[in-house]
Amino acid sequence: MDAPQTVRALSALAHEARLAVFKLLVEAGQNGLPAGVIAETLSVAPSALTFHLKELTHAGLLVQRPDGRRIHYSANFVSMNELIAYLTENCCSGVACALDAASAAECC
Amino acid sequence: MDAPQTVRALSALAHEARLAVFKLLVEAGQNGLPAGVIAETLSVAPSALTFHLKELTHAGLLVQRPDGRRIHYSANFVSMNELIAYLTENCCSGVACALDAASAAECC
DNA sequence: TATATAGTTCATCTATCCATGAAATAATGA
DNA sequence: TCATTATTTCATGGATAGATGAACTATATA
Repeated sequence: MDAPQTVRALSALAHEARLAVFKLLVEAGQNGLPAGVIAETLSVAPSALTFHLKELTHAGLLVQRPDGRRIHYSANFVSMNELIAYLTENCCSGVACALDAASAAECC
Repeated sequence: MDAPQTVRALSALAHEARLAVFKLLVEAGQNGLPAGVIAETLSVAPSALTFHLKELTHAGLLVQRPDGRRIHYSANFVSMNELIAYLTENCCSGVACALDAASAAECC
């Protein structure tokens, strides 16, 4: 992942509602959730949600899949990992690699 | 790190110039660099750089240290690791844990 | 003290973000 | 076909981001 793409992904996540959307969809797993469920769960107006979903999708962090008259959104784990990898590389030149490795190991 | 603080950090990094500043300061290590060197290296106007440095500092990603009439800025590795940890936790509920662990291990 | 240097602050202006609500589109079910 | 549901699109307006250049503060040096 290059710097401009990283900035796009960071910008997409740099909003309370969008970060919550992404987190929810990560928890939801590969199947994702229809827009309506996301809107209701997070108490976001449908129109506003569409705006935020588009931001995340354009940044490559979400993928959408039509299902009848619903649209399922799900997290793109590959993109998220590329983002984390970019940040990790930019961070590990310094002193705190041990911390980072520990948190990653604990998590997985 | 909680969600609002994560959003602050993401917002601070979600700008081409600021991401470049942070990357440069990570490479510079604990000592950091004076503002003037950062401005010259990245070709950013002094006034604009002050604006961006303030954004990063307020988000807790940089610390400043006066040195004569210069001000040294350096990366706050702890904050960056907390950010990465938050994203990693939000990402590892899914499928891609192996990838992430691998990149962290390779990096450190 | 006078001057140069390093950074910051301030005012201004433009562009973009984001929320809101009404209208449009598309798919389902009676 | 008609009505309902799910989602998007569009127009509007307020708030904020960010670039720019001039002025200011503080430190170092002649």
